[in-house]
Amino acid sequence: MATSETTAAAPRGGRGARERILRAAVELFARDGIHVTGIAKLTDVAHVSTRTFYQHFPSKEALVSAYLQRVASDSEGPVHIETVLERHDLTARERLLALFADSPPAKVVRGCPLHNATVEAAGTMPEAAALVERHKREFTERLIKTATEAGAREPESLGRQLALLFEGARALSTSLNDTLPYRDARELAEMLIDQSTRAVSQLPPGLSGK
Amino acid sequence: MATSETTAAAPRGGRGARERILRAAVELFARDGIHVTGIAKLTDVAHVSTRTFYQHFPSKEALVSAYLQRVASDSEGPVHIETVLERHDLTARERLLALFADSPPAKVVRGCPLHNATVEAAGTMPEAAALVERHKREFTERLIKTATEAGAREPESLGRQLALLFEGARALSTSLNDTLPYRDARELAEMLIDQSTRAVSQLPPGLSGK
DNA sequence: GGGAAGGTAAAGCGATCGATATACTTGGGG
DNA sequence: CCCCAAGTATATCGATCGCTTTACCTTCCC
Repeated sequence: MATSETTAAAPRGGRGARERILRAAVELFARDGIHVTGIAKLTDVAHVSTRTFYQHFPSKEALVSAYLQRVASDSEGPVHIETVLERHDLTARERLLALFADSPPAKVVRGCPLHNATVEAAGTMPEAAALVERHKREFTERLIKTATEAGAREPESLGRQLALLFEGARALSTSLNDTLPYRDARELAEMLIDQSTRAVSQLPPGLSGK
Repeated sequence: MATSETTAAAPRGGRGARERILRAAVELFARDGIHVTGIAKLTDVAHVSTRTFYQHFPSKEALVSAYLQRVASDSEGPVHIETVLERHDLTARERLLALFADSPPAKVVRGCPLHNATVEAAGTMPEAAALVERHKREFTERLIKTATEAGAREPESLGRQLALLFEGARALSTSLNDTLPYRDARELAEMLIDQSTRAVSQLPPGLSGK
């Protein structure tokens, strides 16, 4: 669902300037940040004139919103790793673990673009913050659903815990400039999933989801 | 020059303009972000003229560095919660759990200012990124040390896991605009600490620190 | 083959950025 | 008392910001 028209090509015959702009936004916003990326650099990378840019997006903030929507639902984008939750050739447990499988090249991805956008937005750009908030909630919901499929005893609790680990790995690896947190997160995730799906008799106390 | 007593008061008789500038930086940078906070707003809040500002800091970037150093070592600042690791009236276990104790007002703190600075710095401001990286490593080291005091079986592993949870709680609560991740992190931290300090016979497999 | 949609190139808008310069005011110590 | 460092106020610098505008091409479709 939500295969929104934002990912569609230019509606009419044109040579797809909008698509090039969005691709440039994904590349530059995610790598360099939103504030530091000006319209000039954007149009330069997209090979698009300023005029054309503003014929497709009424403002930079509108492009930011479009960028966030694409990043949130792009199977090719920098957060494509989240889409492993949809790979039904894997078991639910494998899907959950695949989230933490291979650490993306830290220099390229630089944490979660959505979270970064919220940080950069601070007070301004409330629409962007709302988009990110919604995506994070949906992602947590998908985790919970997958945890349910995996047979977790407390899927709500496990899903939220995995979301916490995923976000922590992305944030801490950015600050540390190191992929070690991904390995720690994977190890911990594996343990949590196993504990939540193991026979009750061996379960230690204190796991109840609130 | 090397007048690097960043935390010291104004060295000469003046009415402490430098201190007011730093305080304004802590308030504005942490709340609104670095890019969005201009020199004008800074000097306005600090009740300082532009000239005075540049007599104390050669550039905005220098102020950013001073701001990060203060935030990283300020017992009153927005990250003061980390200082509970130094409260020796508590047991090591209590200190570790206190990290996740009460969620700070999300509207005020807005995640970890140091991590946020790294996100905003992106490519620019390498000094700031290095400062943050160093602080995060030191913080992890303190966690490991405290985990050792708490009698953890794998203090290295536990310390890094707790750092992961702490970072995840701060980041995810920012994106979600909700303090729920802090509660999840606390719950999970408590379980991890207990598991790591419990009798070996009851320990489930898969905990070995790599 | 002609018109319109879609595109390019470039000048320039006001605003604001970080940073600098000029000129004046204050206040405590020798 | 007067000096001088510290601070104030304000004007301004060049650069860049997001954005607008004018004028002119190119390509697709009927």
